[in-house]
Amino acid sequence: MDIKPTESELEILQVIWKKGQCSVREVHDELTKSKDAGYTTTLKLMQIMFEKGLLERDASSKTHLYKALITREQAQQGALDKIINTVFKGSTSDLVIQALGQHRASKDEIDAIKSFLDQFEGKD
Amino acid sequence: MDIKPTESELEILQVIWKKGQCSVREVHDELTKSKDAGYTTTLKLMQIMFEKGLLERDASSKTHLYKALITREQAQQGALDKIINTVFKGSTSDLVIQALGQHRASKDEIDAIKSFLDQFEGKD
DNA sequence: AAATATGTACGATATATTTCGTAGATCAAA
DNA sequence: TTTGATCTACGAAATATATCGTACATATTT
Repeated sequence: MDIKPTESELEILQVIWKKGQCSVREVHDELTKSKDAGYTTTLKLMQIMFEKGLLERDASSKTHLYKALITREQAQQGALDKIINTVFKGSTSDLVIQALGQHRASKDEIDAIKSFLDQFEGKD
Repeated sequence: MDIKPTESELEILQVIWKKGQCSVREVHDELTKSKDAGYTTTLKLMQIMFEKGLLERDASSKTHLYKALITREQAQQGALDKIINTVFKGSTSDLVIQALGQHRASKDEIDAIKSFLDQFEGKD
């Protein structure tokens, strides 16, 4: 199963992940805060996502309600796998270091990552 | 300047980053180890990349030689920025943790990341 | 009930990306 | 110098993705 949402599909998924369950109108209103697009464009995209199995929908009332069938974690992993292979020569630690290098992490973030790493250390 | 190589363009860039300077033939031979495509497809893509300013070329001899005008680090940062915003809610540490969680890192990798983190620790 | 607002369905078009065929130039070998 | 290999240029088609208009159904308001 190789799911790879497109750019627009990810924008829509973001809204649905945040809100849980959405009508097209809700998603569209959210999207148009930052972008602009016609209502039927959003509708059509969501219909296609439904056909692809990226979304499920409850069509029992006039206004259909959509839920995500892919979790944010799955999408995250897919996105990571892709860029690790295309730009990071397959090296996860290169990715981690590049990510941390750019971003000025707070002490809390650093500590979170360190203690996360400690879990592994014991495994050897 | 917002450079965003496409999927195919990244495959080509990978080869050029590795080899430094390449003819179309070299890139194509490398690509067809894993993929299959016609020679003119690779040629056309590289011509387009040249027009876009992703590659430069030396056309002084019959066989043109191409170099990358975007570094691997720039592409890495672009790819990271994109997925951090589209799937990681803007959180770099979420990305790092997800990346490390999936990938069974070696002790060396873990140590490399830890000492990298130590650099920051002193900054507070 | 008529008018208005809001919704879905869906074909058509627009745009971006990828793939390929053909033509013609240049070079090397027979 | 003819043949064959290798190259670039470039238009055209195939695919993938995104956008929109129109038709029609269903609510809601007047």
